Amino acid sequence: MKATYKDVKSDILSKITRGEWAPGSLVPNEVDLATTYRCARATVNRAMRELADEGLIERRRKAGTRVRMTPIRQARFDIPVVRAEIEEKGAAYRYSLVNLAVEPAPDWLRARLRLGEGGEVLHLVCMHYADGDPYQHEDRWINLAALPQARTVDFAEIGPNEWLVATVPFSDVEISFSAGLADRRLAGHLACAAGDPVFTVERSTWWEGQAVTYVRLTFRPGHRMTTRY
Amino acid sequence: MKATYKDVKSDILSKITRGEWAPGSLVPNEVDLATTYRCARATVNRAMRELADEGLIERRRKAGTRVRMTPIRQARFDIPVVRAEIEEKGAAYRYSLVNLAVEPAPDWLRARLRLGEGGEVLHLVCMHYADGDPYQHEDRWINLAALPQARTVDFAEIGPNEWLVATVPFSDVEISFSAGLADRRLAGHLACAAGDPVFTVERSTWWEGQAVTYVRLTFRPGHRMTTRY
DNA sequence: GAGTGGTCTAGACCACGTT
DNA sequence: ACGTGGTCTAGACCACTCT
Repeated sequence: MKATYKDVKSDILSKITRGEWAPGSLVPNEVDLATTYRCARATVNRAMRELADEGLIERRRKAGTRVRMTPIRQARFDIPVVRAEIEEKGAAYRYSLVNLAVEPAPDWLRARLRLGEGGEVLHLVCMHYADGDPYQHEDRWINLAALPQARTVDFAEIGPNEWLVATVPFSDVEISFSAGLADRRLAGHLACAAGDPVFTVERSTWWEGQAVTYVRLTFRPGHRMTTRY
Repeated sequence: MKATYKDVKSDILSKITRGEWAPGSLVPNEVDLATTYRCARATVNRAMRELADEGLIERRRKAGTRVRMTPIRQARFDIPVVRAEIEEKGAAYRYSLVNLAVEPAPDWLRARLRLGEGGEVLHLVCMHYADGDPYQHEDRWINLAALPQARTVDFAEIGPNEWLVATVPFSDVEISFSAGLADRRLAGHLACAAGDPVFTVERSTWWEGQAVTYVRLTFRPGHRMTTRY
């Protein structure tokens, strides 16, 4: 019988995980594998390409395909819009604008976003609640040079996140996770104690080389970001 | 001139990010797109399949392809072996075993790994250094019912992580990130102050339904996990 | 029932990198 | 120079699911 690309992929995967094909060893070429599995080369190609995408094998023209020495395992996290994240848990979402100001871009932000001198930014502070409990604190800066229309939006009504995803395209994103401490102000918003450890996500966004926005999201203490693979 | 799948993909991507194809709207079917781009349907298919994998569009047979309402943006993190992570930064890697013990599996671990009653586990505490500075603290439990041979390994010589990736296959992994506080013991290992916020990664691993290992990795304060897309 | 995506095929040409 | 993977083609059949 003929093999599908999934057959081929899972067979090769098992050869690797069972150790039949050791780390660093050379895998037969596509033509040979196609003969072995009695399928077209394109079928083998797809299986191998996916395994390469997943970091299990390494492919180079002419040199052939090898099992990776240390398989690079990758975790994929969905980065949802807060509202969707909360509603998916079956909780009621509430948004509140805490503060809004137009300011000159501070130095650290200019460095983060690779901005030039002297632009203005819109600085927003918001809170997101799940069933009335503080869920996430949002500290956001929007580059007004790139998005002048942000001046006229009523951010008491719509969250900056939702406004941005609906109106602004983006091409480059840098995201990073870290651990921080809740200071007194943050503790007040998140209904926790000052000095509590908080999970922080920072995201910078560009569109065609121009900085769009930087946001720091802080979750209530105890938050976990989980995924499976 | 004929379009490659990359041409098609980036053209469609730009139609979406520029808003020409609005969220929720129906995308032309593959046959039509193939005509438009003067290429084979398989070429369009590959472009669309990758966009679907990346969470920008949603495809269903008969119903067609739609632009996702809220594009699910995904961040992919490489989960490297510590040694590789450190050496890639150009730093010298050093490993040290702090403690090793065979214990009955505590309740919280049995819950985590969905283990039955009364098994024994190997509990290891290790440190990983970069250029002599504390980099990561590793608290690991290995299920001896699944891996009896772990009793005989000399973990003073080889880190449990490296031993495991070299000898044990795994099929299911659950990984989660969170923020925690350094207690006094951890602070001693990481050369930081007790009460410092620390970034924590937890990973549970199974192979064919059987629990293999659970590990809690704690990084020195200030650690960031970053990615781009 | 019919329209859409999912996959496979056999062949072809090309791009790249090792030798 | 040549062997490998990367991609494209034109056609085919199948699987799903909406109406």
